[in-house]
Amino acid sequence: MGYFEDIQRCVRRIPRGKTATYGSVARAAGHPGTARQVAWALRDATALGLPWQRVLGSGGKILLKGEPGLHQRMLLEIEGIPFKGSRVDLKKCEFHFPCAKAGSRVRRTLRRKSLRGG
DNA sequence: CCCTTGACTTAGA
DNA sequence: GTCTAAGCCAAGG
Repeated sequence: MGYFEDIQRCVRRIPRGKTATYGSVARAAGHPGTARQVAWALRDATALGLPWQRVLGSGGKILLKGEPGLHQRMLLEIEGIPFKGSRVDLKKCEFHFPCAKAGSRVRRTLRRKSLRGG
């Protein structure tokens, strides 16, 4: 399992209407302290179909500069994420990753059950 | 191997 | 609110 795959898997889990930070994605992917590399992994995000726009800098700020930054903001607003000035209110819109350490296998089992049972 | 580059983060002023 | 400095770390030359 490669580094980029770990990052991309986590970004993919961020639901519509929620956001995460570079740092939190790095931690959730099992690579704490590699926030800058998360941005690296997102360079090919569009090609991979990842919701890259939901990843923000610390404090809910868009770090992507210029035109791309405006594009990101637009995409987020379309998803219904409100902006307070130039930043997102993480109190309301931050996605908290479930801790994968505590039994990812169990979670798969539960999901299968819920599909069967309703 | 050394050095530079970044869509980072935190702490201080 | 802004700005700077230092720490951080994978990728690429």
